[in-house]
Amino acid sequence: MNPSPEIKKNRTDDIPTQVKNPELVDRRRRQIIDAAVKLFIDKGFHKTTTRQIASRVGFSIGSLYEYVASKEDILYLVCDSIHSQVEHLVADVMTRAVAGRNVLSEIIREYFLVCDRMSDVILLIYQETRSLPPQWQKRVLENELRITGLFVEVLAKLSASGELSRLDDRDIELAAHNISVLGHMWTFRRWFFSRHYTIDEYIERQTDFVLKILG
Amino acid sequence: MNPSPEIKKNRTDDIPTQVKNPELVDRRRRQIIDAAVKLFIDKGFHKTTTRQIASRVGFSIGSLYEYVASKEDILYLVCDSIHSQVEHLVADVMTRAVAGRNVLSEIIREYFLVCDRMSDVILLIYQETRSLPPQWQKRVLENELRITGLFVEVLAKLSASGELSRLDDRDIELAAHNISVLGHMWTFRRWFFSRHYTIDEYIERQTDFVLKILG
DNA sequence: GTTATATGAACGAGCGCTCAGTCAGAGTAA
DNA sequence: TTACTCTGACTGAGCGCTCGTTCATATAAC
Repeated sequence: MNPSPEIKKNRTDDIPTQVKNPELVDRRRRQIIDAAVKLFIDKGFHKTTTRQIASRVGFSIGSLYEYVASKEDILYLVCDSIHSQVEHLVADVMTRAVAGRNVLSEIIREYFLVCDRMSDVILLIYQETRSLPPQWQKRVLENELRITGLFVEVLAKLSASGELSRLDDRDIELAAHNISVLGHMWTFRRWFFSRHYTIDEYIERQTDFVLKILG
Repeated sequence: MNPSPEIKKNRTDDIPTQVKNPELVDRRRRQIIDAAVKLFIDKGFHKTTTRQIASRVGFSIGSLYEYVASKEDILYLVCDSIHSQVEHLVADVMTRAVAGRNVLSEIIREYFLVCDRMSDVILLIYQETRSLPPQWQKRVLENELRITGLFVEVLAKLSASGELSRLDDRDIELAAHNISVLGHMWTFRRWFFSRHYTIDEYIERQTDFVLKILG
């Protein structure tokens, strides 16, 4: 009868709106995401107001709500956008690296550099994912998992072809998670690391560690 | 002349209060911390209200503010309390372990078990530290660093005594951070790991990895 | 009576979100 | 070209409400 006790909010996908031009909608949403990312990094999700987002984009709150269903929805769009950026960058790294020799250390290096460039937004995801409603939270976590999956694939391939020592699937999976997270570690301990290590030294030493395990 | 442009809030240490009995104050603060931890884990800092904290403790908001200067202050007390718990547990682990053989894997095992037991609050720190005013934020991060420092000490000792391969200081420091964070990784990817690994399998495989690096 | 502790109504700033209204410009007909 | 209509993107005052914080008052202890 009553389908669920907790249907409350729409996602952006089905906002009831008067706006008709779909290209405009896309452009506006990108603007909103870009503005929101900056503000969320600066002040956090909860201390950022919808009015601030709107005024940073350059229009009114009324208009903001033509393109977006709720404040939480903006956070979801932001997280999603970040993950798809990271995923593309990582996928890029990998297609470029399989050509070269010393594939693994090349991938690690490039991935850590991505983490370095994206450290603000990676931090954002760690800190604000929990502010999402549970269903969307899950989607965000799955995105994270998909990125780790890219590492799993590469490691499996290298291990199968003998370029790495043979490892069982579970060790490969775990190693993939470790690489992912050691990249993140640079971002959330940046306040410490960046005062004691250059990113290059960090990469070099961590790569040596990983190669001792997998090489 | 004016000491700082940004003095805004008192810390609990100097709350202007009529309360005189210091033991009562301590007891009440512990109650507040305990109640707050549970609520923050459940709903997050921002969605928890001061009234909820007070009523969970079992007294009124008015009383809450007799023992605590602000809501942010409660968060600081919570973070501090968590870190000192973890630090004590880790220090314990270490004094117990130096007796046994295979010291390092023993320490890792016990530390990871601590992370497993404390995963809720470890997560809390990752997510809510940024909600603190910058000065207190810094203190919390330093606490984190102190715990990592415990690992540095142990590794340095083992390396010097030849029980581990010789490593330079910076490799030791980095390895200490890695161990810390791989413990945390279990907590913030728990939603995934706990469905695919038991904590024991996780410990075993990660320990093997670490020993390949340091053994 | 005096001092220590507890109460909770009241305050008011600030928030997410709505909706009646505005207006530039595209469309249309003469 | 002119006059009129219609559309849809945009506006922002304001609603309803929540929440952190305060303080006049009540109660308890001695």
